[in-house]
Amino acid sequence: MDLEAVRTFVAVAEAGQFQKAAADLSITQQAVSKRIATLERMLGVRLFTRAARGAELTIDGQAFLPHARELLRVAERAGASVRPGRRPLRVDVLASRSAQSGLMRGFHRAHPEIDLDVMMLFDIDTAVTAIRSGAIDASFRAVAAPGRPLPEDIASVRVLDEPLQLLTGPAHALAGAQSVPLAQLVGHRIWMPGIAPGTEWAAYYDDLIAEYGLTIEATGPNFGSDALLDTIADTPALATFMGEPTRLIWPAGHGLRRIPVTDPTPVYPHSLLWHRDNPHPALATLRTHLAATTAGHDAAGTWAPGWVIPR
Amino acid sequence: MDLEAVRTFVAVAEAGQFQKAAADLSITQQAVSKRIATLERMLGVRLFTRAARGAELTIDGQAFLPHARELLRVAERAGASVRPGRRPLRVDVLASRSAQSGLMRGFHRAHPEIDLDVMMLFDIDTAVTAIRSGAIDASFRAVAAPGRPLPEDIASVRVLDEPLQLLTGPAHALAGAQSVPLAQLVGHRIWMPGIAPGTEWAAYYDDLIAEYGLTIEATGPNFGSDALLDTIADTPALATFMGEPTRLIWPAGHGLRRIPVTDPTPVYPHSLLWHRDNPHPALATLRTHLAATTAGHDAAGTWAPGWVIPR
DNA sequence: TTAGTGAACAACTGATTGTTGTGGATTGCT
DNA sequence: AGCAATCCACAACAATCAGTTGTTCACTAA
Repeated sequence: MDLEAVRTFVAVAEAGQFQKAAADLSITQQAVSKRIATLERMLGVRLFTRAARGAELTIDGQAFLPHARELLRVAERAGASVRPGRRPLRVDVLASRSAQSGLMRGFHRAHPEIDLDVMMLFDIDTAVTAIRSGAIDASFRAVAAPGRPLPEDIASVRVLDEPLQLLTGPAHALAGAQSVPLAQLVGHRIWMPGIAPGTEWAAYYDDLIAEYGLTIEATGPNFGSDALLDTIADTPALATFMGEPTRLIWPAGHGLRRIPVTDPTPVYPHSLLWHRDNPHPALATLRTHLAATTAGHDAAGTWAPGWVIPR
Repeated sequence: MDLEAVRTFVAVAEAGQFQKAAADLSITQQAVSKRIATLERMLGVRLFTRAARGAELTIDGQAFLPHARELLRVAERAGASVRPGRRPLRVDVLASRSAQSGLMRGFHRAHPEIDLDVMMLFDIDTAVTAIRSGAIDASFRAVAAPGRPLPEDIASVRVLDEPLQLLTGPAHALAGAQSVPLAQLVGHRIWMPGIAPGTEWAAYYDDLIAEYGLTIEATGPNFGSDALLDTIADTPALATFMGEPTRLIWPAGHGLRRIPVTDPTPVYPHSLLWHRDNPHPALATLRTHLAATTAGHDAAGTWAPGWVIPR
């Protein structure tokens, strides 16, 4: 299917005749006739009834018209997504982390007129490089690793501390607990698939392991949250951490348990990073929105790695 | 923007290298290289970083990928909308009538897996012809005009009686009324723009005029409901009829009043029409859905033209 | 009947797209 | 280091396509 032909189809539908559409598109009437004929041959249906005083949409044409318009709209947005000058705001979020997606959903609800592209880069180094080069506009990350401070031209603000909860199957030893002190998790196997080594996310769990002597298996391929939940549900010896405001599709009948962790509650610190000189107008809107909606949290009784930026 | 190029882009992104993508698409690697180069030139950005062991998406490529996928999805749906064999269910609704759109929205919510194309044909004759030819699958209409019964092969069932309410501006003589007897509307100007003469909708109001002596101006161009509401709000001498379950975007600050009409309440009878031999599987689903959700209404105190099919 | 309007067909031409052939760059093995 | 393997880009050529001009056909209105 040729987009030029689709554009021509819409032009003819709006003009009501081939000649006017041809003038609108600055081509000859014969070219329009050919394009429509080719499109009709490709679709296998007649789109217009040709009359002496113009062309009228057939029923098939009427049904096709909104789809054609949508197609042109999507093509326009696709092109705009990489237009160097005024492209949508590009925000990098942490893969599989729903808290950040929730923040972006909230921003989109509050500002539906702002075009967004949500991306998932590999780690904070990639993100910082992309921010400095202007390839992306902002990134949600936990910053910064020890001995590697953020460059001067990168600004950041801590926007959300996400409390981690323990997720277990019904047969797990801790399944019945109302809450679990962090120290009591020693000796239990905690499985966090899909965390790539070398990322700041992995560093977070490394610190948690070092400080509390937990057993966290942060390796192994990630087959998606469905597979993760399936395995957790069926394996009494396994548990996993999950952010509190997770909005996963909760599979029914699995008997999964979410157990708050206390003394202290480990929280994952999300910060927004951006380039000080980034001129994208929507970036200021995003920062304002986040400042307004993410109220201060109570830091008492929580744990975060010592290397993250303070609040 | 060439859809073949976009398809190629997605193939390369999935394959991770040009050669494999070329094999998948049954073209040569050189052709893939050319298509990607052309697409990159058109977009003005580099989409892949070429390495010795394959091609990797740039950040721009990552941002473009979901748009490209969406574009192909929409193109597929556009083509499917006119595919003679298994196209989406085509349902004709009455223009500017929200009750029917509401029914279809409910159906779509209940069966999101069913592809729908909602259309607006001119009048019931057009609809019946389209149903008999198989061009559409169903139509919401008020049937049938006197002396012109439905053909034998068209089935119909009355699905909804939509009570009409009076809509006035704040300065209208009836603006303060809690309800208005139909007879009391005699002498007031009622404006219904956009009703094409010759349609069964026009026949409905013709009957209402004839029976109760109302003054209904059913002619004039329709500039959309926004313009209609603006005019109604600003013109004390004008009112209009509007279906009760209307879900218009209600303009704030207009002071519009909705006044129930009584003794009797005019109701617009919506029926579903379809061809007895139509094999579309979704048609049966729609009929079942409508039968289940549109409960019987109380006919007492209501008025409908004598020529509509009984309930 | 006769303009006048609007779309389709035919012939031609330049541009595009695919192919084959080949070269350059990187990686991994010996 | 040397060499083969892998992978992408460039060049030249062939086939196809899309657009143009010129013309015909169908219908409508005067």
